[in-house]
Amino acid sequence: MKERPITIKDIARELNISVSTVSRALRGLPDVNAATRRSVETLARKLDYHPNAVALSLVKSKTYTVGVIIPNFVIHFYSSAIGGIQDVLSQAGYNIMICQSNENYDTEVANVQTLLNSRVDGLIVSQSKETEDLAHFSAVIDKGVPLVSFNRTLDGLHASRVEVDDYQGAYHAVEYLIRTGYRRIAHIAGPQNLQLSRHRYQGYLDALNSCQLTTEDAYIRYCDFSIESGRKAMHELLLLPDMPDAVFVVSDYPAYGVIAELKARGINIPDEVAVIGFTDEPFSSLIEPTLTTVSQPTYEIGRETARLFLQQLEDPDHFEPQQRTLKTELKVRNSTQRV
Amino acid sequence: MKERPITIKDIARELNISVSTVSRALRGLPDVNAATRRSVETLARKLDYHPNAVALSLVKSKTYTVGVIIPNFVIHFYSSAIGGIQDVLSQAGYNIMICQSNENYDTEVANVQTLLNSRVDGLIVSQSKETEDLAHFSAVIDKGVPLVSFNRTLDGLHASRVEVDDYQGAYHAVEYLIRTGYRRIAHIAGPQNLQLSRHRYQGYLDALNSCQLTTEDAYIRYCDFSIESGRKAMHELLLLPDMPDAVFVVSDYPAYGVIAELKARGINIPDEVAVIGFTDEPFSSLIEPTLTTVSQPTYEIGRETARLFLQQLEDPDHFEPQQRTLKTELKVRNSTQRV
DNA sequence: TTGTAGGCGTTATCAA
DNA sequence: TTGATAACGCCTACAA
Repeated sequence: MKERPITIKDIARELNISVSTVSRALRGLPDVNAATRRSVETLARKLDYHPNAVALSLVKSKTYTVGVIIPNFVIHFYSSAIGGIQDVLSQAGYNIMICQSNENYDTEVANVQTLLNSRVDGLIVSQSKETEDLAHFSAVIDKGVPLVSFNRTLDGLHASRVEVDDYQGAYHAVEYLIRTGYRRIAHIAGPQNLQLSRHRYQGYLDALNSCQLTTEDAYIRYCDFSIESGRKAMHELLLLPDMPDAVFVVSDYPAYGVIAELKARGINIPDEVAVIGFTDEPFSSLIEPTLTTVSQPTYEIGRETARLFLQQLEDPDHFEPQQRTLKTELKVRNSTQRV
Repeated sequence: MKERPITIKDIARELNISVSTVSRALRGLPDVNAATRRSVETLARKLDYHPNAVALSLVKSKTYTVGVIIPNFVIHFYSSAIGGIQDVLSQAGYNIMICQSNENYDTEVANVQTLLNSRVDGLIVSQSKETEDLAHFSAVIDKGVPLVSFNRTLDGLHASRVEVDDYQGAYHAVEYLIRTGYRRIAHIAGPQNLQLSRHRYQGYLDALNSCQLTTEDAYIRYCDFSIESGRKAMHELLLLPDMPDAVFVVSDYPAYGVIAELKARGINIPDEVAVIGFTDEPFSSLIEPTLTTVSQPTYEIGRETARLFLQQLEDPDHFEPQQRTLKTELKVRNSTQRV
């Protein structure tokens, strides 16, 4: 049933010439008789010959495949970024092999090994929320395999990275809240092992400080990016004697949970409590009230990541780790806009 | 910088034995001296040896990689299904290589070729909305390469497929509308080259007929699964002299557009117009009003697809195309629930 | 312009 | 129990 694909051997035999000639003809190298070339091309087309990429990879020690590790691709941020990665990479002739860590450290470590065994030409990664030890990534770099991280970037490693200005984004968001009249501003922060969480947290703190507003420990809660964890954090905040009048949430998903909790309790958004998220997931403009959020150029993040990656791949000799920081934009919507 | 990975040759040389012995020892074959085996294993671990999957693929004519082609992975349905596919496949030792057709026929054709060149062990696909000619897929089957389709399944091909009962799902949804008291029920249908669109359409028609309700051509509109196209279709329906009092939409995304349009016009949902979608995307329970919809087991669809695929892959001799039809479930929410 | 030989990393076959 | 040798499909010298 399953017939062996056509090889250059088949063509060579049929034409009574050597495989090297066929190889040369097919690759359009000079030094091959025009007539020979034509007959080879004709037969190749007729037999529907396609070069075996596996064999090619073996001789070239290059698979034209790049491994991508992300926490999860049901999150729009990641699927969109991957779209950008894929568009740039496929145009350059590369395929991608995607692994999900499912936010799990052990899975992530296993993913790295799997991809390395497949001899991918390099890795593009966004770490899991659990990951603290980066040894599995630095081992990759030590092997001389190109690696670039995006979004949840790898701090302290000798590798390129693409991120947004989390600090500025957070700062502006909170500053805007203050300007709009909110005073008791809480923060639902992300896992603190992630740089992005720390930066957004710091932006929040500095914005408050710059306006002489005190920061209260009780106003800081943590979540893990899930809707449910955001809802839980909001629930706790509502128990406070002096309830906040605004919440800056580390990401949109938990912000959805915040909105759900507030609505369930009949608390008006934004009159009683304002909410700001981060990322601008598509649903943020559909939810009720529409969510004010710090928008990230997700697709462009992917493209830029891929570009940095290609740059390193194609000129590994003068490689110097680069850091790209893309701009965010505050999208003001109804969750903060008092009417 | 980039050092060559360790090979069995390196191990053989260092130990002064032949590569075949090393190979055997590493694979745990019998007929190898216990002491030899131990020294090989020790050295392999010490050198951090990992077999080159590319070389293995070449000799085995098997890459342990399966190609997946989907329209788009920012749609939750697909990213979730892929999660299921990946979980089942990776447990069986397979990697996946994902391509997006971006709903474009030419891209889809190119994807097939790319994947075939990479010598994937098989294909799992969901066709683009544009695709009418299935020749590129039947060519795959003719080559003896396992192929299974899901969701947007390939009608008429000798291949396994996994779908939900679109007809029943639609029928029940519309029947429910009628039972609830709606009478002028419109349908925003999907591209008619897709079987799923036709089945949902037919379910709609039959449900109306079974209740002696007339079906009016003016009540049938088309969309392409985008939010915008749903909005546009609703806009047209509102122009009718006898506006519908309910709309059954082929999918959730265009249903979001329908809701947006109705809200923009100040038309009450569900009192003036009820809306039902299909799929149950996560947003559907967050949007306001929450969307009544025909829920699909997206993750399970992926798992089942992968299982069917593995079955064929592991026993290609007794392969018979199979068709799995999973159940849907009507999720009643506020977009149809008169209060 | 074309062919031969060797190699990429591994397995399989056969002989020792 | 181990070692040559050929093979997977292709490319790269080098030789003719």
